[in-house]
Amino acid sequence: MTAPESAPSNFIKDIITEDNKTGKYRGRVHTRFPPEPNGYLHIGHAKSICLNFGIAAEFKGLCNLRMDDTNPTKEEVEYVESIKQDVRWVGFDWQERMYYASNYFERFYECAVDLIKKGRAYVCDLSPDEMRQYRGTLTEPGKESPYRGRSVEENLDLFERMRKGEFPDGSRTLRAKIDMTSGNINMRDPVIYRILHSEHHMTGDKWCIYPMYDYAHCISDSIEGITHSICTLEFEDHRPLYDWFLDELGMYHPQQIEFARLNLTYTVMSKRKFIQLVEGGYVRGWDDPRMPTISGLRRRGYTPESIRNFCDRIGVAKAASTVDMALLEYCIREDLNRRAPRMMAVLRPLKIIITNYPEDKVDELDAINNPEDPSAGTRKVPFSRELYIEQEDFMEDPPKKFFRLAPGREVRLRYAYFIKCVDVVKDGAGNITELHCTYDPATRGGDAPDGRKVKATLHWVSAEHSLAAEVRLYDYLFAQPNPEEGTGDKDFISKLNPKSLEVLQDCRVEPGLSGASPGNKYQFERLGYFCVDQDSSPEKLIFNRTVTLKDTWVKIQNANK
RNA sequence: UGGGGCGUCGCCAAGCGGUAAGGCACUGGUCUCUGGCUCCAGCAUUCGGGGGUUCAAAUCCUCCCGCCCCAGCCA
Repeated sequence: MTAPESAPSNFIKDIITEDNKTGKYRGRVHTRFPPEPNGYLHIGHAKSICLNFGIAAEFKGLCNLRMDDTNPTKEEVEYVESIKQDVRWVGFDWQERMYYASNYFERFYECAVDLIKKGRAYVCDLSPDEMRQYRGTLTEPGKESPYRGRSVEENLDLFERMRKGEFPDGSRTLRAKIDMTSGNINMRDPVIYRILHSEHHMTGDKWCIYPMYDYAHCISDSIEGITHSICTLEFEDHRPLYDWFLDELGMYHPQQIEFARLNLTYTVMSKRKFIQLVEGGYVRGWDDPRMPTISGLRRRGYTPESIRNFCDRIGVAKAASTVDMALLEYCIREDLNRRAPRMMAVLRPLKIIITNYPEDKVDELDAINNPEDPSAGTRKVPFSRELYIEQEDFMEDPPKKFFRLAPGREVRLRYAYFIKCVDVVKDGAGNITELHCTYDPATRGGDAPDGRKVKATLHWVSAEHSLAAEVRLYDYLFAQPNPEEGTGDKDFISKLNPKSLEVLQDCRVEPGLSGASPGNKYQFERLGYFCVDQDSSPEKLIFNRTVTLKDTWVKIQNANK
């Protein structure tokens, strides 16, 4: 388990502290993270993972990983594996406590028989449509099913035959006998078991009846000795049912506690919407670096540390909230600033000829790998007569606050020399094709002996020595802060950011990046944090931009618009 | 119109009757061989609104307003 870098307190921890004080669970703290293996985990799950595993660690308790696999029609082994990988990657260890709700199927069945014997459950023959009608509405009470009065013997017989596969899908259900007039619709004789002749990823064709979430979840928690069953707000209405089952069954009773799920600006956070994005071809897959999935964030260059830190910072409460994406970005910048080695890369190259520099001379200059970390050391960077700088670092007719290169102006090339632009070369169409500059040999290393100052330092690469690379620039997936607001089912698609991905093919990076392998993270000086994509190869380097550096210059430009 | 929740700074979020923490964002400034980082300063006389209780209320009572969730044999 990762060292519990103690997160701030919250109402859930307060409850646990209080329970420990009163001895409610004899000081025991046991949580669980219970995903349904029907999709990939996202940053919202990370919040839950950090909460559950974090609490267990902090209170010296345990946290189980449990697959909530009670619906064979939606769940697949592929997801089980990705979930395990993601939880591990985020930084937590369930040790030997990997569980499956499907492991408890026999136990669930026995409990159901018990409920029937206690007159608390019955087999109902209502069709799905009829059941909906009998259920009533939010404002009108429901009506009791005509099958509600069946004898215990008949229910026992019918339920056993349901298990044996004597009835077709949807023909019958096992229901809890509670209260059809309850204001809480979950209490209006909820279905406990449904018939599903479907192959289960764990139990194969052993079963053709499967338990419902409300029924299976509380019993699973009880079996595992969970003390605090933490879930999201929408299950608040289900808590009475959770309690009802356990009380009727006379089983050990964990406490369900609900908290608000995470929402983030400029993205969506539901499995259903992810599927639409993937299947609609709007993103390249579940692990597209623009996706808020754990796998997407990982590929984007986010670190587990940054995500855990983010989860600690957002807090845990009951108010529906949408966290500013800027906070997530802050967390990854903070982490990478500390750890990422610096490199120079030119995304949109503009050629520069140093006219007073010898044609075949190559100089090796010392560059600092990470100013935040002296132990990262230094490296050599080749300098020659022909270089590339960033197109946006030169302006022929610079506005007031533009400090970078311009005709006649002197700037510093990082770790190299002061250069002065003496000529602008253009093609027939008037496009700038290259710049002629002169350098001052006395400024080698980047400082002028005469104390002369420049207002800007530019990053650069040697034309001859630099490596070609593809760089993928990512921006927010959506153009609006809240793409989920509004009604229409497909509305959010229209809010996609057309500029969420820009692929640059002709980038040049310094030679030190030749051995970079997938997952490696760097700061490209003055540009942002980048990581090597899994598609990258020694022949073709591919980088993903994780996040830009904060940029005061773009702010100034935007302010002047 | 039923049931369950929630409303404290642009976004999160502490606070639990004693006179509004913190973070992000933002704005200035400092520093700087990254217009990055660091550092400093500013940023709610006010807690959805109205009444009430109290020497004292974001915290207690009351009424009102607003927002979220629930009518799957999904989780």
